[in-house]
Amino acid sequence: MHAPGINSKATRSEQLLFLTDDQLRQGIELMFFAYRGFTADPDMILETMEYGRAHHRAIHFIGRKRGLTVNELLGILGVTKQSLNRVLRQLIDDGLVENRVGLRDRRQRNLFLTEAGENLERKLSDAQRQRMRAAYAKAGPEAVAGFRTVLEQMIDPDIARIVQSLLMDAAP
Amino acid sequence: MHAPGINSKATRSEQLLFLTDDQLRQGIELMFFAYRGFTADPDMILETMEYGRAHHRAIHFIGRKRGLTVNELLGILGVTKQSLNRVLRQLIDDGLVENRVGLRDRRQRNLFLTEAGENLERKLSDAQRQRMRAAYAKAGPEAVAGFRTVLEQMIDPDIARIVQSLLMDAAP
DNA sequence: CTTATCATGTCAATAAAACTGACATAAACT
DNA sequence: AGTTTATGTCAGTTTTATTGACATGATAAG
Repeated sequence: MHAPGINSKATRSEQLLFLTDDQLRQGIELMFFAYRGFTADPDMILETMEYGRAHHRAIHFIGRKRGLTVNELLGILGVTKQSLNRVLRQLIDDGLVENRVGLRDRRQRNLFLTEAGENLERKLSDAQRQRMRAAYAKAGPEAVAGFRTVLEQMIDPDIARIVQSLLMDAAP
Repeated sequence: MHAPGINSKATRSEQLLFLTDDQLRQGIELMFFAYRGFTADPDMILETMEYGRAHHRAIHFIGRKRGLTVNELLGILGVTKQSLNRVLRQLIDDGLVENRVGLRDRRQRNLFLTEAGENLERKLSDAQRQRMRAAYAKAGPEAVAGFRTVLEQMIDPDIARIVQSLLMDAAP
């Protein structure tokens, strides 16, 4: 048993920074339950179709950067190409995603959302945005800034580099 | 409250609160990638065993509240009892979790971590805590407070009630 | 006391989603 | 010409979760 505060050995700076094990555990549980809430609304929409979370993610990032190549999407999603291919095949066959031969490099396939694809993307992200919007509004701007700062620190550096290089140009 | 003050058309409350669609999208992607980082370390440990994320979650919450009943754990994890049962059976057979007949109600089974279970719990949560600790330390206390505020708002209210009623006894 | 309900556990069949490994094609690079 | 790259696909398997049915023991309600 370890009551916080009694054992004052190495905890002073930790306590100042909210780094006690108990605070960290709370953060871990918050991440777990918040992520559940975060995905709940799109999941419900997807359930009514024959799609899953993988479809949502593919649609999201194709919509995020039009003309994304398959390899780039693989890097972002961190799945095998066989898994992604099954998802992409469905989306293409269902007319939500278009697959154009690359211009510079004709081995590559550039992925685009069709109009139907954009509609589904909007439907899914609207649900997610609404929850995010409500959370942001209730928490306030300063909390939002802190939220973002902490999440940025939690991202794996390798992934962060990939994402930055791929998604950091979309400023219309 | 602040004075209404400057009358500019673009300075909506949404922008002040970081509620533009673009800001929200950034928040959504941050959640996605941060959650990946958040689970990466325990996932790697679990991979070496024959366990998955479900085992981690069960171990975590059994360690979180000793004597948790199966039904309570089902409510927290949001899975079917058959799924949980397979996980629990493994953990019990492997000597990580103990299953005691309830005292007040002998239909219930109260779940406890054995010493081996506590060791694995510590190993897994240490990995997760280290990443959380590093993120907290780099972000600073104010950011951490904001992080928590936003996440709390993102949790489904139904889940929040369940969790509060079950887990709100171990906090100072 | 008898019946209904509850908490748990299990069996069977199935489905979803991922994986590995192998192989093919076309294009680009050297 | 030979090699590597980007993509796609086939086959087989594993993991994980699902539904449905059913059993046991315990509590609650009549």
